[in-house]
Amino acid sequence: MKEKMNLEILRHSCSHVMAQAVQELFPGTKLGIGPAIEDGFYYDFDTSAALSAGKKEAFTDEDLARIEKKMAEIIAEDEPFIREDLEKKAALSLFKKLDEPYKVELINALAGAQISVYRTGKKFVDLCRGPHIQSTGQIKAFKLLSVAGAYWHGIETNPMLQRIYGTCFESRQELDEHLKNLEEARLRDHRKLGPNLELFDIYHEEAGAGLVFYHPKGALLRMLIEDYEKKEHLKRGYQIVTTPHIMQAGLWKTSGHYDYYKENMYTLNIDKQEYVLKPMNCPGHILIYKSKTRSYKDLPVRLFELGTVYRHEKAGVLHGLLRVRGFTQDDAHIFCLPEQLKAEIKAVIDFVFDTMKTFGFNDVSIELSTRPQKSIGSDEDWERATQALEESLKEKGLAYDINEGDGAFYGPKIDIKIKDALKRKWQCATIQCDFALPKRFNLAYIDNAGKEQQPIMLHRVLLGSVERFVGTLIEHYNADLPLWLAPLQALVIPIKDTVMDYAQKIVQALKAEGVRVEIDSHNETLDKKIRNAEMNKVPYCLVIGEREEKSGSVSVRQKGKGNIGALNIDEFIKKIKEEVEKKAV
RNA sequence: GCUGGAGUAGCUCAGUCGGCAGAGCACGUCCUUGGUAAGGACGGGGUCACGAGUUCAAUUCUCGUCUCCAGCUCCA
Repeated sequence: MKEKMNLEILRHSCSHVMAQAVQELFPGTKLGIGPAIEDGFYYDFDTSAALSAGKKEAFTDEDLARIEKKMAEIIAEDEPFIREDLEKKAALSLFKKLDEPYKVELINALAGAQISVYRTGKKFVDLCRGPHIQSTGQIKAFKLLSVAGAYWHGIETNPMLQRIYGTCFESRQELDEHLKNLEEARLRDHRKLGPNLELFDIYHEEAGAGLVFYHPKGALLRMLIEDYEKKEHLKRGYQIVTTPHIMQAGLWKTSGHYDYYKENMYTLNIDKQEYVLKPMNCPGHILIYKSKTRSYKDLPVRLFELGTVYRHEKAGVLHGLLRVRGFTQDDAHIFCLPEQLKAEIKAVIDFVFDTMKTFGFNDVSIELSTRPQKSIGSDEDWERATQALEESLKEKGLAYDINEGDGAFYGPKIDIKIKDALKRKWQCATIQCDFALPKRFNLAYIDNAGKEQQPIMLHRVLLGSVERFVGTLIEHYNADLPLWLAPLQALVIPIKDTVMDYAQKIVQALKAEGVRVEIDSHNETLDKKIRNAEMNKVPYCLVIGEREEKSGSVSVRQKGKGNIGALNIDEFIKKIKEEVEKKAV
């Protein structure tokens, strides 16, 4: 904990040094804010007034190099950080004199009568609550990483400032390690690996941005994920349904989505009727629930659909498979009695954990998001819903963070994020508790007194979007998928043409046992074929030559491990089946 | 949507200070028939993202559009 604090102080101090360097190099640049963040720090600058210094608009890579150099000079000077406490009025006049409008705005918003500022060097002074390191010489290892626009206070209508990101560590070695990690993450990028390994593609120009095409191998991977999910859902008392891709606009007006998300919906007008390409599966499931009178004895009703939805996300937010415009949710809606609510929530939580574990994710983080500004439903319902979620988490003994005001417009939610091999967080499961839609759609069941009552609705996904989950899997495993998910499990490599018949027999024997196998019959050397297989991340190569044909065996090569010796075909089938059975655990 | 950067062969990238467009990999044909990470030769492949403008001439300069990248904002 103390170390984390120290690192934060170090990084924040480093951001001051960067700001000092920027103002020395580009006089007239106005300061925004410069906090430490998870992996480093940033500082926001308004360069519009620095034109006189020859600074046109945004910082360039060359500028970053210059700034780094200037920072190194400031660090070499070992200038002390000096704290000064001022009356609010004095602070205001100081920053007015320095012509720092953003700082003046910040001071005006501060509550206390005392304001602290920090000085470094002869001229640089910054509004700051501190604390800081003692002097700039304590910064041992830093690097500026990138520059990007950022709205002042993060509000879209505010002016856009130039944000410089950097990072800083206590030692050169740690910094190098971090930079290496960034490079590793770059190499595993699913946007690169996916098309390279022929899993999927996004034909931005021809078909449209954010629309995914699964190639045969990717479609197979997706099918394996979906098949697993269908089986598990049936096991756990869900019923599988399918609903249409377009439905009339009225349904979304009733649900409230039309009012909140109209600009993100794909609509079409046919026969003077407005249709919406479904952005959610809930209304469809609600119609199925409403299709007959439900008794309290029928509840809970759990409807599951691998539902493909379309949302017109803003152009700038699209990102590989992680943020797309058409995607498939592993979506279910649970209609239950009030007294069933917590048990259902807890069962979903268990389901999420089991699923994550199966796919090889053991590290999760949980957030509880509460009522947002824009929302529907009564205070009382929000209270009950939030309480049910929170109590479920507590009763399961799970740690969670509260995300104030981040819930859906119709109810609070639990988000479960997974951490991958590089410790990065990925959004997957969410569980939302909803009293509002049952009311709007007049959902009902008959209680044991013969009276109509309103069920409670849970919205939940486990993986979230299949697309995003495929992206997550690729990056988590660096595309070295566990055998049960590998689209191609084994590649048969005949050494020369004369053993082709035997090789084909091996392929047929494996196919008959459900092994996903191909043969590499290219006219290439063994070395070349093995190299290709390794690069395509094929788990097993079966090398077939005269020796194998004579003894009725296959020479097995495991990816990353090399030649593991000869097995007869039954032994290999047994081995591969056992490994598939284990899944990721 | 906003700020900045970018778009040349299926992929990775050179190149043209405005004058017939290049390499490696991949692909095809042939030679080679091999023992665990690149055998050899030859060959096909491009409206230089798209649309306007300037020019004798535009892949190159200007403007617009589309898309991607880094962020911001957003994510039912």
